[in-house]
Amino acid sequence: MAQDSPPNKSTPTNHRRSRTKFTQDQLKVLIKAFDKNPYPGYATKEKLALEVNTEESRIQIWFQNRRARHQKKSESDENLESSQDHDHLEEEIQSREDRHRRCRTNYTPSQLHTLVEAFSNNAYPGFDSREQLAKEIGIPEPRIQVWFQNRRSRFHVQRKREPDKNLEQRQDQEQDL
DNA sequence: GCTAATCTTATCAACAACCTGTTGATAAGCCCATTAGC
Repeated sequence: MAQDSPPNKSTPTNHRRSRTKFTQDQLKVLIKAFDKNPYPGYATKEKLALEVNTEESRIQIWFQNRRARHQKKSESDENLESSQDHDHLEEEIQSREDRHRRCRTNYTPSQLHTLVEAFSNNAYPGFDSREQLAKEIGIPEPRIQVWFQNRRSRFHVQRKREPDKNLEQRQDQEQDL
């Protein structure tokens, strides 16, 4: 059965990915892009990744973290800058055009079998395990990470629903008697 | 202490079949998510 709790800190295979250290030059590029559009689409993130010589997944995480830290500030700024509505409108249009998502990954039955088996052994694989799986089935590691996130989430939802289902079954049985 | 990495939860959206369920991708997180490396 899948491990249904966050990873054990003492488990050696559950290492995190090593921290990315962005240089000042890289940060300059990223901050400029963020100020222009805090919700870049996949194409823009890919372009930025090339420009600052890192992986697209690192760009995605950087934007997520930056939004989390700057959401509050930008909301209050927006109230002060109501005179700049026109500029905001143009940016909004541009950002809407740039919201194309990454293409869906289509897993083959064999790839899914490997993933499901891995999930049943450990629902919280560390970076090394994810990399190993990625190599094994030929899918990028960030996609593996998302697959596990979705699988855990749906696993938790299913588990929450199960008691209700059991209760319904019991009620049905009682009615039959 | 700052911030990259990771987590859960909710939602969007593509896809297979024809309206809806499944599932990959993305966003938010409010006593402003938590964890952990530097």
